Amino acid sequence: MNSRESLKNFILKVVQITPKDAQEIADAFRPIELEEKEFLLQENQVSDDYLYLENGLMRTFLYDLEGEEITIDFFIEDNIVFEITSFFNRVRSEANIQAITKCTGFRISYEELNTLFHDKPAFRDFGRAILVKEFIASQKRNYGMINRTAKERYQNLLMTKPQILQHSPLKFIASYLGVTDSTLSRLRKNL
Amino acid sequence: MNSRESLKNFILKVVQITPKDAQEIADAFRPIELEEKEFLLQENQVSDDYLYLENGLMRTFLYDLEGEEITIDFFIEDNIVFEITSFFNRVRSEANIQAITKCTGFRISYEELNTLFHDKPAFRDFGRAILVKEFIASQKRNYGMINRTAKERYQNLLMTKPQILQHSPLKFIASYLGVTDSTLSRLRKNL
DNA sequence: GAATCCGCTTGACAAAAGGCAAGAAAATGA
DNA sequence: TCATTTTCTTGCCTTTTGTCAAGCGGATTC
Repeated sequence: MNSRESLKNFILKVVQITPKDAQEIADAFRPIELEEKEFLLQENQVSDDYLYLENGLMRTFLYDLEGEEITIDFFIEDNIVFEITSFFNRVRSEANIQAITKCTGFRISYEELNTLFHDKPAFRDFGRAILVKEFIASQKRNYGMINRTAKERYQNLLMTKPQILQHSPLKFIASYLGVTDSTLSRLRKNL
Repeated sequence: MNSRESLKNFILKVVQITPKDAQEIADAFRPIELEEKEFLLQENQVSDDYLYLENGLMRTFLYDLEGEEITIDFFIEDNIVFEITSFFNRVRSEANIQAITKCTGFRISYEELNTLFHDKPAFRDFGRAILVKEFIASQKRNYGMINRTAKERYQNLLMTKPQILQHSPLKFIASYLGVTDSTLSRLRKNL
């Protein structure tokens, strides 16, 4: 079995496209591996990775005014991972992207992405669909954060991304949920 | 002065493009007016409006599990307004978009947008830039909501969209900030 | 002009979440 | 293995926010 099968299937899930085109797009990606705690992107770099995460768990985080790490989002397998602002606008990133566990996947650069956009019109639809998908996820998260208690937010996270519980330290989850370590620890107790 | 001057300038701000192209794109949009409280989109409709808001204030909202209106976002003048999910994925909208004040602007349909994407490659970049811009705004909002108190969130909203204070009833703002009317009323008092 | 409705404010109390510090448990490393 | 560091839990008390109910003033309506 072709090692890019997972990526090909992901593409076919996202846009209507011929399997041949999907395969050719997938073939343009190159394998990448990240060790636990390795960075895909560090702040002040210009991101040049558009990554399909085949296996593993990642997070994106930044530092707040007090210098504390704030986890902004978790990425689980079978998703596209990249820092939209830095990647598309070619500006220095304010955020970091880090592997929580060992990760494997396939990546292309900004230049390669644009070449693909040009050569494969269907890939443009893919790119747009990913943007729309991520945007919707962000909006849903907004909504979920505002109108729920910390306990409900925690339960919701466990429903949607149960992998996190196994592999992520409590403090990443706490800052993602916008509560202190203590509060999250107490929430866990009442389950 | 051409009545679409504002839209043309908006396009020129967003992407590098010739003024001639920007003008031709702007000319493809058609004027639209909305009275106070009129809806641009109601839930269960498939959105067909990609709107440049030239003047006025709008909001998008939905109903929570208790049937209460939750304001998801405010739109101020000189911005693109549309419901991404419904518009791009051609599915029924869960959200409503409503004019808070009288609004004027220019709109195109989904079909017209795709024709423009085809005829004017530079407009594709515009479309993508708008998506990226909105996505970033959504992420920023996420971040701002999580790690700030209600008071800080309120102050931040007033800094970024002061128009809202003048025209929006308190309850819209309260649900946007994720607090009760009472709490927002008390916050206001302490300023 | 009295009755009604709506938007907003306020008070009294309850619940949710945070701050801080101490300590237990787990991971790391020599 | 033992020592050290990091991660997580817990207790005590404070702050923030919510709930519920009452009240106020302006607009609308009959």
